[in-house]
Amino acid sequence: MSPVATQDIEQARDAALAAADDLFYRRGTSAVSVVEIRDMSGVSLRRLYSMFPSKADLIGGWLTHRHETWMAWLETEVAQRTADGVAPVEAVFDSMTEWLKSSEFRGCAFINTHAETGELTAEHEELIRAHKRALIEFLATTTTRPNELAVIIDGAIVQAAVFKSTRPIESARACASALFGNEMRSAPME
Amino acid sequence: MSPVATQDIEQARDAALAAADDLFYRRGTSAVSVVEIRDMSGVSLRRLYSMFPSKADLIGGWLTHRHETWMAWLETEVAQRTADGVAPVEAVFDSMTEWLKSSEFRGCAFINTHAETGELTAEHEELIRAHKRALIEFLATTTTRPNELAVIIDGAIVQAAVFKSTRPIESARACASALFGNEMRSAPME
DNA sequence: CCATTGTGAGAACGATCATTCTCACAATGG
DNA sequence: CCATTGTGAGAATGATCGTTCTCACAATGG
Repeated sequence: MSPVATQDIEQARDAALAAADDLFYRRGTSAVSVVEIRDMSGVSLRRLYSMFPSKADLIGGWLTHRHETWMAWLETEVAQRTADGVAPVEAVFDSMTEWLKSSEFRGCAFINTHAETGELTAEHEELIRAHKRALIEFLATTTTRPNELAVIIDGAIVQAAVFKSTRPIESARACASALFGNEMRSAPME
Repeated sequence: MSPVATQDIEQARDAALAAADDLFYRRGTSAVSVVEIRDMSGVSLRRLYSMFPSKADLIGGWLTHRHETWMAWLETEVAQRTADGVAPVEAVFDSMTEWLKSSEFRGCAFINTHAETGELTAEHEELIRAHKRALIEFLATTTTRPNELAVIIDGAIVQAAVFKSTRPIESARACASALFGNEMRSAPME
C-alpha cells in the first residue's frame, strides 16, 4: 500500500513537535510561521500538513505535548525532593525556582498562548484550562489548599517572566509560608 | 500656518486610543490591524500615522494610556472603600473582584501584551514592567507586603481569565488572609 | 480670486503567511 | 521492467498587513 518512508512517521512527528516547542514557546504561536517550523525540524510542508491539517492543529499538538512533558518534569522533580525528605510544598517551590532560573524560561506556555487571542480556538482554550486543572489536581495529591497554591504559583511565574527575576518566587514562597505554616517546615510525615 | 482641523487633534488622539483600547485588549495587539482601528475610530490612516509613526508606537501609546486609566480607576475604587471603613487589603480585593466580574474582562492587558513576543519592543517591555512596578508601589502606600500581594493578585487575574471564573480571586483572598491576619479584618486604624 | 497647505479616502506597494499544487523521483508490487 | 503511489522541494495562490502614495478638496493668507 504505502510503505515508503512510512516507518519514520513517528520521528517526523517528534521532530515537528520539538521545533514547535522551541519556536512557539520562545516567540509565541502567532509570530512563528509554519515554514520556520519546517526549516528547523526538517519535516517537509507536505508531511507537516498531513500530520497536522492546519496550523491550529499543530498548535494543539504542541500544547498537548508540552502539557505531558511539563507535568512529567514537575512530578519527577517533586518526587525526588520529597524522597529526600523535603516537605511537598517546599519541593514544589524548589522545582519552580529551578525552572524560573533556566535561561530559556519565558513564562508559562499556556498562559502565554491564552493571551494570544488571535488564533485561540475553543479547542486550544480547553487544552489550556485542562493544563491548569491538572496542575491543581497534582498539587492536591501532595498538599492541602491546592487552589491557593496554584494562584500563588501562577502569579510568581508571570512576574518572573515580566521582571526577568527570581525574586517573585521568593515573595510567592513567603505567601505559601503564611498559608501553610509548619506544613512547609517539616518532612512529610515521618 | 496650519489651522485646518488642527483643533481636533486631541479628539482624534482620544478616539484612536479608545478604539485601540477596545480592540487591542479584546483581541490582542497582533490580531488587530491598523485599518481596523481606523474603521472603529474614524481617524484616517494618514492622521493615525502622523500621531503614531508606526503600529509599535500606537501600541506604546495604548499601553501608556491604559496604565494611566487603570491605575486611576484602582486608586479611586480603593480610596472610596477605605473611606467607608474597609481595610485597605480588603478594599483592593473588592475592587479586583468587581473588575474580574465585568463582562469585558480579559485578563491584564500588560501581562497579555507581554505574552505576545512577536512585536514586543524594548520600549513595550519597559512600559509593562513600569506598570507592574507602579502597582506594587501603590500597594505599598496602603498595605504591608506589597510584593507578596502583587504576586497573589497577578495569579488571580491570570486564573480568572483562563477559567472565566471569579473563584480564583477567592483563593487569592484566602492567601491574603493568611498573609495579613487581622490587618485585613478591621478598619485601617480607628 | 489664487496659491498654498493640511487633509481624508482609499489605492498601491512590498512583505509575509497559511495552504495547496506541480513536478520529478524513489520505492514498491506484479 | 513498468505502473503506481507516497514523497520532498519549493513554486504558486490568495489573503492580510503595515506603510506610503495619489488625488481631489477645503480652508486659509494674500
